[in-house]
Amino acid sequence: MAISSIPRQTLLRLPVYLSYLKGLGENAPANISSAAVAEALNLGPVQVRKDLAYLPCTGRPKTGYVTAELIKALESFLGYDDVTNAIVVGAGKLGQALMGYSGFEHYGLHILAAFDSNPELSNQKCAGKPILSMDKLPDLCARLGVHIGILTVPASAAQQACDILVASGILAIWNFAPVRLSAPPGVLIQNENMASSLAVLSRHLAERFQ
Amino acid sequence: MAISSIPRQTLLRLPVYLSYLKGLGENAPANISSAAVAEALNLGPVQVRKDLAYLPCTGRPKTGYVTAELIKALESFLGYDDVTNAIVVGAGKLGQALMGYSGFEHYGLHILAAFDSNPELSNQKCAGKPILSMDKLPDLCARLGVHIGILTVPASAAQQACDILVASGILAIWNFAPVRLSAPPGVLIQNENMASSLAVLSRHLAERFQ
DNA sequence: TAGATTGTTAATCGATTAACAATC
DNA sequence: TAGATTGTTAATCGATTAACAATC
Repeated sequence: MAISSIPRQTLLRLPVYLSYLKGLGENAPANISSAAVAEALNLGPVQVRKDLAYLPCTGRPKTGYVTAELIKALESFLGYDDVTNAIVVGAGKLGQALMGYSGFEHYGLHILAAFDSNPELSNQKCAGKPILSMDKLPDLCARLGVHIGILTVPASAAQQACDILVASGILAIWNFAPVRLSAPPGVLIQNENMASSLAVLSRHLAERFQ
Repeated sequence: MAISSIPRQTLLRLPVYLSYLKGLGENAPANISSAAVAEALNLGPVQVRKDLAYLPCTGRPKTGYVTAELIKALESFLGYDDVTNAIVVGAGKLGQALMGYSGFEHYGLHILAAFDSNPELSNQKCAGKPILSMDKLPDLCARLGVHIGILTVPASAAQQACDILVASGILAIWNFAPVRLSAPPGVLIQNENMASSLAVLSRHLAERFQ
């Protein structure tokens, strides 16, 4: 398969560019240079240009990029245009927080429902979305063609939940549980590793105080 | 300043090793080889050895590392031993989810309180911890020597909140708001960029379906 | 035209991996 | 001893940065 491969680091930065540009709001200039974006985000201008070169949106010498075009191109590339359905597995505090986070809608991610093995939670609602029992998961995913699963169960339940997701046709799992999951090759596991972030913070303090 | 510098990538992996080793629980063998750890975490054995070489804990040919020693060394290096106080700024859903997440205590992070500018929230409690009004922030941080701030306010309020944190002596900010913050050199900003993670997921699906 | 800014090629840097001697 | 596994040096890989020609 000859897939247009974009470097991982670039992919991680594209949403940052988009968020910055959108954040300019009313004050946004019609044109913006790589230097201006770089300055604001504390990056190198060449890096910005190289990243943006992956988009079907080219800058012009002397004027830079057309801001509106750039935003469109980023949104389209990142798939914010068309809505992707997702489900949450584990309706604890974190799961509920993510369900209630309206920001995802701007990213084209629509959370349909949550699933939880705790019978006290199921058939309740959260942020206007149903919390269902786990045995309803496979059918719902199949019927609605859901391919993204957000995993917010405790570490001990994560692998089992992952297996259920995979068996239900999920192709990408956003894993908030602090465990390494194993899944077949075609399934992407994106770990949101809070402990790793925390390590960076903690180390910084340790170094400050020797 | 001649600070023992550990590569960022290594630092990010150390908590992953720790979490894996602790996850072995009862079944943990007395000794464990870099190859075994690598296999489980889908890494290279040399990478594991190089990472572990930053710890004051050396392996032995033929037997590997003493599991218990390794866990101790990781915990100590990552500062899980001694408790660090932190505060949450922004007591919305995400802020409350983080306050209620008991996992942080295992990482040596103790959340003392949250602060919110919404008067309806302040003087309430969440997860047994007080939610206070923003004007109480500087004093509390100074009195209790708090150096870590967890920022979970909306994007539009983030820079202002960041400024208050910096002025109150905070040295490391864990930023969940989707904005690039500016802070003086000595202050570390660790961005938890959900949009970037989402981009990876979304791209994976886009490639699967052409 | 002169100057600013792009896009690209080459050089540098940092991190990963391969090779291998040391050693238990 | 022979074999497994470490720790380290050298080679490779990928990403960032520097240099610069193209161009509006």
